[in-house]
Amino acid sequence: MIDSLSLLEPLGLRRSLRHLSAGETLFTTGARVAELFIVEKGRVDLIRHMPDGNAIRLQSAGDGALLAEASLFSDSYHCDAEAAGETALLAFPKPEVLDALKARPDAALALLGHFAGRLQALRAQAALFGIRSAQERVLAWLQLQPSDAGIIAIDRPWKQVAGELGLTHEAVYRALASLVRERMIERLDGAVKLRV
Amino acid sequence: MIDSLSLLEPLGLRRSLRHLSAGETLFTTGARVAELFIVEKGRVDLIRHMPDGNAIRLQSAGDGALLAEASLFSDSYHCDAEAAGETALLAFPKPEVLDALKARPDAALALLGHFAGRLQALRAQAALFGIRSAQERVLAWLQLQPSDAGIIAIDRPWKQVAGELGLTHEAVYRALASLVRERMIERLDGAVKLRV
DNA sequence: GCGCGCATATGATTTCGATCATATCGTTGG
DNA sequence: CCAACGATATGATCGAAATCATATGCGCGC
Repeated sequence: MIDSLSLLEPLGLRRSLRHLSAGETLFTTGARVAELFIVEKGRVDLIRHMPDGNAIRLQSAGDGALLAEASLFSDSYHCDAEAAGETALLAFPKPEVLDALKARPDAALALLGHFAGRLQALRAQAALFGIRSAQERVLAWLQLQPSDAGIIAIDRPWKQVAGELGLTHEAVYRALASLVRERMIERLDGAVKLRV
Repeated sequence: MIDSLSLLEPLGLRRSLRHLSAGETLFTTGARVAELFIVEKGRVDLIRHMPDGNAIRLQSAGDGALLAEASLFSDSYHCDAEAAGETALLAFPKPEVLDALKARPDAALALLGHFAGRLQALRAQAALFGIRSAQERVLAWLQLQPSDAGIIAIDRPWKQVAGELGLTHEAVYRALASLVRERMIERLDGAVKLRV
């Protein structure tokens, strides 16, 4: 869990609770940014609607995630936010957050570190998506996962992993099967062992 | 140009110059992080070498870009940095940067804003990569570009754009041709006009 | 001027992942 | 217990992008 809350909590700011049901909108493009949101429980999707009618999902913010970090430095939103299900949010008044960060350099540094980590993770993900072959993509992903002596625990269904990888679940199963055939990996119960 | 320099300059830090030729290495995985680098002129690629011998490019830092932001908060590097050509770098001592940011909350905030912008851009790029169809991907990319009354100036070869889009240049040319056929765009000299 | 490299552009063929279909297994709930 | 559902798994087919091939135009150096 990405615990952004621990970064803002020490600031001792006023906070309000917000609750959204599936499909409800938190803000829309162009709206003034008055608050900074953290997803406490649930999921909020950030959607950008393109002029041609299509839409792309910029961020899918789950438990503990900071919503639209860039909004802290922008007057208005550049995308829409929509709850993907029952969602509880924490809202902090933006001006107070900025003032507090100015007054507390340690907190600003901590947040900076958090942003840096997110950047690193996103860069890794982008690099992964640049790999064309399903097999190599899955292998690269496995190699990036935290491993214990070559053993990588897989705690969620492959179907979900497939989504993160930008592949269909069929493609992932096939890639795994090929990797086993080629002796690149071994499959254990709820885990994968790398042989590279 | 991503001018990260203007964020560190006001701190009045000691700086040193570094020069690399094509293929030269700035740092390698595991090395201690002693300095923070900004690319003054040229390009540095951040490469992560996978255990199986493959390599993925995490970041391609061009003029004015901050190199491996996350290194500011890490003791050692998690990737290799290699110059893609003749490259001039500015190096700032990491501890001094951190101290200065602690002492100057405005500078920390400014850097935070920069990181937030980078996050936003990366999110947009990642979302783009999620679009399968070459045609829609190119269209979405065009719609994200800064435009002046629907006119988008293209200042670099399509070949390079293709790389950013994760497509081959042939696919991009074909997508552009289709979009013109379907009257979604018009092609001007060194520019594209959106008709959506 | 001429040759060379590069961007642009498009045709032909191949490859590989998406899609559709199907089957098994394990869990969960009535 | 058994029906229902979801995860796992694999086969068949299709389509779209990669790859390979080729051609033109443009700028640049000799």
